[in-house]
Amino acid sequence: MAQSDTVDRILDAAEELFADRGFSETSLRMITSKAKVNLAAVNYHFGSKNALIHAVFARFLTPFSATLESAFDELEERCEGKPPTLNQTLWALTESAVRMPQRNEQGISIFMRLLGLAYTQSQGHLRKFLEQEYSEPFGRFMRLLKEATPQLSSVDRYWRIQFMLGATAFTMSSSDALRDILKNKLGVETTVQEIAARLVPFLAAGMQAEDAMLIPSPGSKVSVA
Amino acid sequence: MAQSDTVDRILDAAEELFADRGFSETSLRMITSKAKVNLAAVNYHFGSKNALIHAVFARFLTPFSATLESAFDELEERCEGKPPTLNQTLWALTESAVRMPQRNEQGISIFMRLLGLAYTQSQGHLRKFLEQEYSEPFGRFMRLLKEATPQLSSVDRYWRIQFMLGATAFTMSSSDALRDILKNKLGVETTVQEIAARLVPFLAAGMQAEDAMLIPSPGSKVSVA
DNA sequence: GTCTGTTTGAAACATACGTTTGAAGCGCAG
DNA sequence: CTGCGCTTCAAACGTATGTTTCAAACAGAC
Repeated sequence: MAQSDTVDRILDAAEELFADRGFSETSLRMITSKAKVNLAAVNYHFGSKNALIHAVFARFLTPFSATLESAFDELEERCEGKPPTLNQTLWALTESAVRMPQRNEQGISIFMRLLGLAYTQSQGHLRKFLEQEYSEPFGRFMRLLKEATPQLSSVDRYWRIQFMLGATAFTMSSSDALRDILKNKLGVETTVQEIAARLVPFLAAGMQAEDAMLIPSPGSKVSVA
Repeated sequence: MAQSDTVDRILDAAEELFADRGFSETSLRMITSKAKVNLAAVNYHFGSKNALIHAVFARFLTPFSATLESAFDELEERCEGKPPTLNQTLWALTESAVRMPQRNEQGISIFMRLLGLAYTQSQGHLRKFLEQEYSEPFGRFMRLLKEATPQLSSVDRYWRIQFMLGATAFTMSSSDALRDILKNKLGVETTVQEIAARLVPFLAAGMQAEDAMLIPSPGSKVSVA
């Protein structure tokens, strides 16, 4: 258990610290001291800090994309040729995330926060890595979204997908902080599953909104029921 | 124009670089070389890097919060005691942002991205600064949202506000890149105002969604019409 | 036991960072 | 012209970072 132990301890520590503080704000010395391994172990086993970041993502993203593929397979089979609905597609994604085998109880939380950071922090190498490693499930999700919203123009759909992405990535990337605020303010505890359960209806409703499409001109008083 | 020139050049450069790369990823040397001023000028005029970050926010947030206050005043006066609707409240915010006097044409874009970063990056000092400097307009907006959505529980409303924030900050922060993609893919040009015009209906619909609130349990097959 | 390839360890490396220093430059009142 | 704030400048400071080095420790095969 010599190598695997060190490698896993580094990955565990890095995952948690990255999720807590972001990538640039986490040093290798923090990681190695939390993992109780030698500083040089990171560069020995992974090659560089960036490669470690990639490894952290790959460790949960690879099994997740497999889970997601089979969830989409099952969904499409169940629909027998008809395109899955928007809600079904969104739930397939959410359930795949929630059902993933967890290393610990806050696995999803960390997972989501890392995904949010991947979009939010400007780490060019990370985005490139994710795009070329996981383009397939991502593209498939986009295809399903398109088939589920035939009433939308390409342009509307494009922007609304961005809105969904933003709401999700942003919320998840700060979900711990938000949960804390909520706990202090209203005394309510919240799980990631509950956040997801609130997020999906929000996204679906926004995605299918009647398009008011009123461009406000200066001086006009806009009021939409 | 000796001092003000240097100060403004630093603020301009810092604003743009922060929006592009985040706070930790932007060094004072990048800022000062872009601004064509001496490295020590930052610490001379602002005191520290953190204080510079605060100044960047204060420069646009102070006039914006004034604009917003008067927009809310006008709105509430127009409603004569009845609480403004959700759409009215959202449009008041959007119009205030769009109508702000801009330093350059992508002013709003940068503005939004910085706000997103303020939430996303774990910069404790920044959050503290914003909370104690701009609690008033923020609290007022929250109050209006609450009055416009009396059907929502506090917890639901809290999360949906986060979703709105995320969709907005994320989209606006990368709206330049997104506009480019859209132009190349579909050959369509888009203005920030049009994005806002698409965003507001999306947000309003999500905010007022029927709450399906189904927490998926393992093994269950969830499908919502 | 000895050899071999792999993994760990302590230390140093080069570089980049935010900040500080002290001298030089500048504009302007006296 | 002189003297006095304010501002700029080049240089250095101390610290922290990612990475490299090379010897020591280790495990398994023969």
